[in-house]
Amino acid sequence: MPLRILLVEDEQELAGAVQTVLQRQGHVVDHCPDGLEGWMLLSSELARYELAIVDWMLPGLSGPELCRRARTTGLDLPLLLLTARAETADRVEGLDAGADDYLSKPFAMEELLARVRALQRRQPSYREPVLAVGPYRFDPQSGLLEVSTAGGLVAIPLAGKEQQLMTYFLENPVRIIPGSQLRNQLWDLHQDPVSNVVAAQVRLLRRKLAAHGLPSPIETVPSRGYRFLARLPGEP
Amino acid sequence: MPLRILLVEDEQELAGAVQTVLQRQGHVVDHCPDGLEGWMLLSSELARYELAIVDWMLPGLSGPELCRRARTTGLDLPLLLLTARAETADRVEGLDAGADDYLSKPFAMEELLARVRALQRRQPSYREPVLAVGPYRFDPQSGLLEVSTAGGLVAIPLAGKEQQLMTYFLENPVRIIPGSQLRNQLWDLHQDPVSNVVAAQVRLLRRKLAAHGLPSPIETVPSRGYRFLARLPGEP
DNA sequence: GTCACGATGAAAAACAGGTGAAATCGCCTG
DNA sequence: CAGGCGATTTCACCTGTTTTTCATCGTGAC
Repeated sequence: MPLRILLVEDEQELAGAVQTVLQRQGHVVDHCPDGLEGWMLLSSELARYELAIVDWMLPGLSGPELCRRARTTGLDLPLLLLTARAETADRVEGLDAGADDYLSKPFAMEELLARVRALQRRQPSYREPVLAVGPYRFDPQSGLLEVSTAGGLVAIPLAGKEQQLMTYFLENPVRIIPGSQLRNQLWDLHQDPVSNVVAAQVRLLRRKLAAHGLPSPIETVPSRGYRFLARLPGEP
Repeated sequence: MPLRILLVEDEQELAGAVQTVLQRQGHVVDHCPDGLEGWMLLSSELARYELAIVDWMLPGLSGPELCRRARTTGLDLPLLLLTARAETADRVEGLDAGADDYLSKPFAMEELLARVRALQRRQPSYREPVLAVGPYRFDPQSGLLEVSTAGGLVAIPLAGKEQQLMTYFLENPVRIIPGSQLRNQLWDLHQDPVSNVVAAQVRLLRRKLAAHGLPSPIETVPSRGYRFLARLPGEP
């Protein structure tokens, strides 16, 4: 449910408010005040953004222009344009440029959230309600991870970040996932580069499973990353 | 009895008056001055609106067009169109578009209220007179919550918001309800995002039950929301 | 053996939600 | 129209949980 969001908006105050509100919803938000910079972030695929919220008027590169570039490059993510009320007449241009929705300023934060949810739902890639790999089953609705063991079904409630992490693993099982990739996708940039958030969070997840008598399905591949393997209890 | 209402009207003055009058009746009203935005709000399902009052002539998207979209999307809620006297001739178009009723401006507020009441009554989803889950029984008519305990029947009068809250819980028992959802459904947008109205109101409800010697059926699921469970007095 | 990277446990920080008191609101009455 | 009253919201503070940081340790590669 939480999204990886890019916010391109040059009004500091508004941007801060928006970022805060979105983060409070559990989303991971990067903010940048410049159109060109925003475009760089989007196209670099440093993180796989799932939504971009872009102001109409921006230094560097205008919002509609940013949309157009995204579309011609084949980037497939919902785009939400922010326009000042006065620019309402131009909205057609924005939609032409490839925006999926627009919102005219000023707006109530709740309204922004409503749009975000609507776009999220509208996308064809609307996320499957339940993720399952081997004996592991995570239901984002209840936040419960269910593991079927020899002894029966164990249900473990996961906290926010634990859920995001587990979701990522379940979506990419077997594959070796570099720690840096986890950090880019699950945390915002502006991270202290020497932070070991990822390791710490992985540990919390492992420990929580262990506390329920389960072996860890997450293995560390030294210097390459992590790997999720649905191991049965009692294997090497 | 109170409704969740969306008002789409671009004349500031009229909109304000209507909003005030409706709120005075206990309804929860969101206002938005633009047709397209109104449509977004409706379709985003931020809140489950139970009535939309829509002006005929609007920037962004006309009233009838908004109705048509609502109908083709399968949204099932009463729609009340406001038309200037001159447009009266077109009323057929409005009804064709799926409006349930229309009202020509200028109108007396009393008349608006009458229409609202009428639409409310006419809807097939006209609310059940009594809500009951387990030992809890709420009668919206009298505003009394009746709880059957070992010691007999306890009747507790609930205040306005308490009633709405209890109704929502009784309509959605067991399920985990995010606090944000309660706020969107029971309060209007334009809320201070950091307000803790919901927590406060939940507390009042819990406390009122406690004052009558009842255990709280409302449990908090940390960081996910609230859950109504019809627990019997004397359980974990 | 040394280096780099990740693991680890404890502590700190950030955060969500609970709480009582006080302020505010809307309505009713005198 | 003032005062009172109950309902509702706000405020400041408190609590328990989640997340991050910090310092340190272990391990494999070279």
